[in-house]
Amino acid sequence: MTNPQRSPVRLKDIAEHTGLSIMTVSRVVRGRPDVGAARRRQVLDAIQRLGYIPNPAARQLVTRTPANGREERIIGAIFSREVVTAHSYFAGIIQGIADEARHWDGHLLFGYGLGESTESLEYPKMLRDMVTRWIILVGKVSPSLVRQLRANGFSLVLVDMRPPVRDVDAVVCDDAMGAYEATRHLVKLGHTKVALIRGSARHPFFSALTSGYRRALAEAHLPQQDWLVAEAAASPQGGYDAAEALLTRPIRPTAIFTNDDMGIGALRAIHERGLRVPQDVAVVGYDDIEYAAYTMPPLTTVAVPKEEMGRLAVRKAIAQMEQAEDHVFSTTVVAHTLVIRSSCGAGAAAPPRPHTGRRKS
Amino acid sequence: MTNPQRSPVRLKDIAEHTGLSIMTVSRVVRGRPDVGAARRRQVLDAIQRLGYIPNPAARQLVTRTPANGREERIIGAIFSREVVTAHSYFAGIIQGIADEARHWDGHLLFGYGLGESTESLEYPKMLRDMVTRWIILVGKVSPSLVRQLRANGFSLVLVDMRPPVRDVDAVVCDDAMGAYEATRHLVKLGHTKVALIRGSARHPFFSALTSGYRRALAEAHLPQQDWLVAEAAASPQGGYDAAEALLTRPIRPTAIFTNDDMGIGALRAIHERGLRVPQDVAVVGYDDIEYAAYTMPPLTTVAVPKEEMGRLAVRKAIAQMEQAEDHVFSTTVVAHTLVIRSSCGAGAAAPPRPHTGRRKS
DNA sequence: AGAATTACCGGTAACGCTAACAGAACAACC
DNA sequence: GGTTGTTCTGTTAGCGTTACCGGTAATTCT
Repeated sequence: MTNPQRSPVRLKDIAEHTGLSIMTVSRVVRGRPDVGAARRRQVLDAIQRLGYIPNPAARQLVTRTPANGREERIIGAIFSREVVTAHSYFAGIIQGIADEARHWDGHLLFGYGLGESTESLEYPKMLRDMVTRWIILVGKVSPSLVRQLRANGFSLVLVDMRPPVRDVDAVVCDDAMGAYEATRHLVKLGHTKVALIRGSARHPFFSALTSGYRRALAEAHLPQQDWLVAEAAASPQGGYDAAEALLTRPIRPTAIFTNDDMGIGALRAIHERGLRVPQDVAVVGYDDIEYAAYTMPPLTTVAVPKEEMGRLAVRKAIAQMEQAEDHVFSTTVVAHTLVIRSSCGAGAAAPPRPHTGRRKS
Repeated sequence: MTNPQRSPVRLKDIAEHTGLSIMTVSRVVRGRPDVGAARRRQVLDAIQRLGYIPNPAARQLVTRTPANGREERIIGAIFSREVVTAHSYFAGIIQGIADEARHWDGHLLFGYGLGESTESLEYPKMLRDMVTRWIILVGKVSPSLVRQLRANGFSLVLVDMRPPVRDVDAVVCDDAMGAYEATRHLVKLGHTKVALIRGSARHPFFSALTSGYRRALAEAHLPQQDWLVAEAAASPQGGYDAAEALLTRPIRPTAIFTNDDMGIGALRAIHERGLRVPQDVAVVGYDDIEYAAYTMPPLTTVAVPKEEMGRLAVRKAIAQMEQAEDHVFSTTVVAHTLVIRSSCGAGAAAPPRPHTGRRKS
């Protein structure tokens, strides 16, 4: 095997190879106009043949901006550990981020693994290796990390976390509010035994869902019964299991609020017990994942515009990059929407349509 | 707002601040043992107070290994444009990669955007900015790119692409074979009018599916009729649309082969026309996404262990990294599995179970 | 024609850091 | 006390690239 050493071909090599100076070559590489057409071709040829790739480290070292300033602009997106494990959540945001970045001429670097390690010289380890100043942080991280990153000159966009300092951008969604509205919807339809199926309460997302659910129940003066809250793995299988458990109890809930992932499993469990949705058990999900419109029956759910959140985050990062000095920081709360389909018993079964999402700023 | 300039505090600054030399400080930062305890504390204090973060560019420039060699190990994962748009595909692989990387003490960088741009100075744009030598390339890319990257010292793991050179690792799945088996399954059940619903044929994945489908038909001496192949957007909505079109024709297909994403839409379209699955129309999917076991009826599908592919890729990258010199390159073909549930009309409706996947090497 | 531009190209000095060596300081041996 | 070690600390010389300035040569202007 050839010794896999990083690019042995340098500017100097192709300079010698063409008999030109390093500077000329450098200019060609950077696409500067002030090089004669003949030599430009010559240099380009040599680059092609020798397979030259610029050394980013050297470049960055001298131009202190990560990469070229105009052409090579990079935004880093870092996901906290929790987020990575939450399937649909992750997928939606990443999709939005990738999508928005596609229509942009810079680069996107997905980093991963901002965990709970809070060693003083340890935790920005990941970030030290980033080649950019602009970072989109997805998920909940410690406020002190945010502060430290700011102190070190990183420009931040927080997704799904309220900003602990003023000079960062943020995109958040009020999940507790969404859960509240979903639950209230069920209550208004006359349900008094509304169950909640959720993943681990330690996950901030599910704890938000729980508090919204609780608030709706409290407001309607309904008793908060522990057996109505089932916790399981945040997956269809988990939803299936939790629903099974719920439905074999002496008193059955007449409605279930959960997220779409788990709801899909719950739907199947209900179906298998010979019960009908929504007549016997109403179901309302949360997320409005793509498949929610195609379940049987189509799932009523709370649409959270995750894609839009990702998109917004990228736009904010770009804005920070372009406007530099006079950028005005802001926090955008995207709006959830209760998408009423048939699984809740209200409204008619509409033909399937793609999930939507609106935002307010 | 404070001018967000990247860390202006250098080794030199804290050297001056402590009255020590740059080298001593550098040694402390790198955790070298050969520094007196007193000065070490002194330096650590100053680092803490001034908030010093090492400049990775400068570091990399001199130690030519990307980052620290031992501690800061990074694997880059780059997804081609096509892959990013193929929803479930992307999700599965990314999940596997992230998952495997979690149990590893290095870092993972997700890059994105290796497109069709083949400008001589353009296409390794993304890679130039990578901070690592170890790259997992997901999706089909040009063989010359692979060669060029090798020439520049990158260590590669290809996912979903046969290696054009010998000194790279690869993890592939024979999609055409999977499609062949799925189609053959339907043919063996007696279907003679088997339709294919697919996304754009220009996508290598769907073209593989098509060729497998064709081969199964040819082998059974069934006519290849153009109207049996419907193309639409690679989403539930697209599957719904395509199925609609197929079912309104004078002669209806009695079976449909497609991927899970589109199949979920097709299921709904069939249901809405008052037809039953599998009695009137049998459906077989491809992918075995998580939701496939929870459709009504549960979807028969070809399980492709995407997670496992991602996991394997990471393991190979790590192997390359650890074994360095004497690493033996290999190509692993993961096995698909025909998961028979109820939508095809064979076998009974089993209780839902998580998707599985085995591999062979 | 001479001056003033405009193209083009090359030299030099960093950028912030570390490898390698060379010193200082300090102990311990004969 | 000199000599050998041993531990610590400083000096020098780059890493590959670009900013900055200074030059030619070719063009244009007055």
